[in-house]
Amino acid sequence: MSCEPEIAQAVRDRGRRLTIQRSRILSALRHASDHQTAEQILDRVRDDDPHADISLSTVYRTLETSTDLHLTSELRGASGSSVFEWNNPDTTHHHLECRDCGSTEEVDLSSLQIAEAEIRERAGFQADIRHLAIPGLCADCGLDGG
Amino acid sequence: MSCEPEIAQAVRDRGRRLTIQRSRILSALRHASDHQTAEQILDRVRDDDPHADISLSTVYRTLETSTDLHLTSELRGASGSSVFEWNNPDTTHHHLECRDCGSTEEVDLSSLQIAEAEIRERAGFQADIRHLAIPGLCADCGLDGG
DNA sequence: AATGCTCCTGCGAACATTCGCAGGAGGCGA
DNA sequence: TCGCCTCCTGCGAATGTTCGCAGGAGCATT
Repeated sequence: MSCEPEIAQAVRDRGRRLTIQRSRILSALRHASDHQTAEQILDRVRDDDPHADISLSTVYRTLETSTDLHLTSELRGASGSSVFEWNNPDTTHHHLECRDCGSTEEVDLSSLQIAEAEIRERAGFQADIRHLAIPGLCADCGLDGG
Repeated sequence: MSCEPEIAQAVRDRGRRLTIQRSRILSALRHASDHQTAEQILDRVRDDDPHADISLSTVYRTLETSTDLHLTSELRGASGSSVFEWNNPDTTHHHLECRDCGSTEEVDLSSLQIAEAEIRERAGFQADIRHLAIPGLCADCGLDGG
């Protein structure tokens, strides 16, 4: 895939080794249209190249590493398994997760940047509020008096 | 314990049945000074009454139910297991979780209420931002250039 | 107090994720 | 290009959490 050199660069720039597994895993997530579970990512890797046999542990470890490096984000929602997504540096967004119907929608919230500033000022803590899973009730479920 | 009638009332008011298990589990959490894992809560229940044998599944289910009823909160931090705490209606607070050293501290953030309003306005979503686990770097780890 | 409709519990299995270990491969320096 | 140090991977087991089922108990009604 055409963006593999870019991924390779990003991994090496951050002082990590580029392995074929990392390249495939990150490439698969990068080309996914939305967030994916670890299992889904592994399926995509296998679709891309049926010979590639990568273990699920490696998928998890790669995603942990790349989340530390800010290449990807992990969202541990209320709904069972974690999902991962590629970080597009230009667009930060937050995930609204309906506790009734389980649907999620995305919003870009400027007020959370105020919160980041407030946190830094009050606690000296560098908050990383780029992707946050926010629980609540979506418009539909809120009407039903959930 | 003296607050058991209050817990009983709270559970029944919300249309749920009061069982001895729920009473003990919620009472144990209520009297804990800070947040507890499911296992810790079970230990407390057993300390209170060695005859009480409650299964861990029931602890999880009770906490899920009581979180739905807003009696308790669940925090799924980055660090392995979930922790639970009793909701004191007067004090909302948020948890800052250091991704380096794993420490957590609590802050009360007024700016998150602005975020709640922004979310309702923009997406019609009733966000429930009373207890949020916010990742980042604490003051100590931030200095080290983490 | 007895009845019955549900919801709730305990058990064990299933699931998602992390960990420990031994072997393999990336990439720096020569 | 070769060697070496270290990091990374695969495997399987351990951990934390949820699920399905069959039996038990709360509580509304009589």
